[in-house]
Amino acid sequence: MGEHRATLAAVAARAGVSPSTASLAFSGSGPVAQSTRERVLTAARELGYAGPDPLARSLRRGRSGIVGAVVGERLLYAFRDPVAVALLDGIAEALSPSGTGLLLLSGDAQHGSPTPEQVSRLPVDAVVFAMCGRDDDPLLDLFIGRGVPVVAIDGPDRPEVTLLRIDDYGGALDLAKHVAGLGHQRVAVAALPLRLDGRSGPVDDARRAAGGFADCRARLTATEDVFGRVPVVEAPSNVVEEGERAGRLLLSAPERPTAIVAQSDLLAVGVIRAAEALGLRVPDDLTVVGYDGIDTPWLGERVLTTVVQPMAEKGRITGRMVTELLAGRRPADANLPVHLRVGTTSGPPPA
Amino acid sequence: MGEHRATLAAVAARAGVSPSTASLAFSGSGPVAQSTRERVLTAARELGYAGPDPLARSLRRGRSGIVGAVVGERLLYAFRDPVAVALLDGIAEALSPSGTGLLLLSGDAQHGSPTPEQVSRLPVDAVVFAMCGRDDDPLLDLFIGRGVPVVAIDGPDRPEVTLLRIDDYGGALDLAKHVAGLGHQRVAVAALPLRLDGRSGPVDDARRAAGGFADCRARLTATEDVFGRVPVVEAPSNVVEEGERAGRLLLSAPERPTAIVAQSDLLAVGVIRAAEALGLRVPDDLTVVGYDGIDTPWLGERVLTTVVQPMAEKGRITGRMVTELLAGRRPADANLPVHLRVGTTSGPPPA
DNA sequence: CGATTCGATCGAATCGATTCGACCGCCGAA
DNA sequence: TTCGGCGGTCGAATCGATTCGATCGAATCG
Repeated sequence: MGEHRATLAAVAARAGVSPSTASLAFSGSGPVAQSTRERVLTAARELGYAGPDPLARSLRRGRSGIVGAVVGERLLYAFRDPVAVALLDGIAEALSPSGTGLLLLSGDAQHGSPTPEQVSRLPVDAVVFAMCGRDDDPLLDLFIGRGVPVVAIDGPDRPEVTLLRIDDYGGALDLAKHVAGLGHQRVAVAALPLRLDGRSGPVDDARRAAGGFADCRARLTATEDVFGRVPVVEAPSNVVEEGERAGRLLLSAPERPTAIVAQSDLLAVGVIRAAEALGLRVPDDLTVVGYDGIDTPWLGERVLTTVVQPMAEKGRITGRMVTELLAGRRPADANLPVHLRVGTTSGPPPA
Repeated sequence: MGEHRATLAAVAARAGVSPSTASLAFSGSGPVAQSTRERVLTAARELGYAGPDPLARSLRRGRSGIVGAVVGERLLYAFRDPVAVALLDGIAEALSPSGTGLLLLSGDAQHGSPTPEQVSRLPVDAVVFAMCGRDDDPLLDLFIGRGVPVVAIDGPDRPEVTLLRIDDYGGALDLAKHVAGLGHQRVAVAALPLRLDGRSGPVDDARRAAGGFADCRARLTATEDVFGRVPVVEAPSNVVEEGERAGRLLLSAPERPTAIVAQSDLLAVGVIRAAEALGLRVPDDLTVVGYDGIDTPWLGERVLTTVVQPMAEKGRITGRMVTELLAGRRPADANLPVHLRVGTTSGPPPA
């Protein structure tokens, strides 16, 4: 371990050629005589040289071959979210052919976590903001300041970033109209986190006014454009358990809602659980709708009424956008359509 | 975009100091007069310089600040596996304080994927083989050849790698004894993939002899040390659906087993589904046991009989091992204990 | 047979920062 | 008064490869 690793120069010396020739022999770019190449390769083997140092290579080429993906506060939460997983998978898939790696960056967080400055010092060729769409994310400023190309998914809207959106408002509007069309009037919302500060529970005016994730806000606006002001309970993270807690809270209100609009499928599953724990049947006693269109194995035969968004494609398109940016081109922003899927968890309100 | 980004040298020139002083002003190591530092920082702001180039910094320091995590064939599969997710989360958590990033490397795969050579050219300071424990993984050779420190979880056993294991054999043995103690004699196994080649179905002698993942083999050996040779059906990946397929296959055998030992909890859930689809009740008509000890929300009130392994801790210990290796020390291999958890999915065989 | 290419190889500059050793005042201690 | 030490700054070497332009011999062509 102590001994220094062989360098290209050492290999070249041993093979009796210049470093430049040795480099060509390895990279394959440029003409090298068959015999020379073999001599170099032999020398390399003898010295235990495994190829050019990635660090030096990166510096010279100006690329590290790594793309960063900013995923919320903690990996665990990101991985529990099927939407995020599908996204990351799509990105990785699109990036794979070029040998580009995906680096997970956990965003702004609390104790023990790296500071945004530390994070922005990692050698990435581009960054994807996968799921933390606050316009004022400090990481965003740092990367933009560094001149690192940024793609944002449903995320911070800035002139410098390439944006990929889904039609959050439109989807939520279709959904709300569907629920309204069934005859519901007392509706409540189980909301995604407005920001990652761990807060949960009823959303008051101050909280509403305080900004937050774009997707969450767009969906809420659409719902209230149909039903007017409705009670909203915010979940601190997008997991089933928090949906259940939010559901319990909403269902214990004096005027129980006849329909609950959950802002994600995971929350919807939680709400359904909460309802069943209270002895309510879905959809007979309570209509529950979600958002995203993920697989919901928890629901058995039932099919969740929800808005389906093209998750995997979102990831792939993101990957392609990154590829474009790395090639020095600036792709246009994109806006993907969503569609309403009417399942078996929505029905008319009880008589 | 086209214009070159400012360099530290440019900043230094503008501030009227030498590059070395400017460097010290940024890194904070070494004494710099307050006034000088401010002059440098001002010059930097004026030139839009956001701090030292990570690539150059990496080369000089000999570190990229990135640790690679090799996760099976495709990200999607890794993320669907709660064990893997808990692991990665633990690793990230342990690595976080030092600002080290986690780079996902999808292992040896098929079309479109990067070649192992490409992958091994990424600038990583260390690599964790999180879940693909084949001794002959080509990536492993490449990284070892490069002198990159490697930590393997339940993985390839090589003198160069630091190993973190759980007591796979012991746990599986306890489990098998439990099942045997209940009186079962006709037992079958739903196995994890022996290798990532997409094969599935009954495991024949050739396949048994062909090596494969260490954890899978150890668990199988323990089971057969108790019950003798048993029928084995291999799942091509560790997901519920494949467990269900394997379950259907095992349960359609002429001599139906009274107990099925699944090599993971996800597979066990699938087997239970298959059983219920056939009208069998668990555990009255069929005993099903798993491995891992993950949360199984799919099972409702039931508790899976399984072997619980300390997943999150595994991740954290891995992270600490990596930290040690980066500090130039060589930590000792570790072997974590597991324990049997008797739930409600195992019982005596039907009369 | 001389001019022109083309293939193979080499030299040297470059990527952008870090860091070791040297240097220079200046202050306090002997 | 002089020397040791320290805060502050600078020069220059270094990290390890890539790449552009130049060179040189041999083969091709007119």
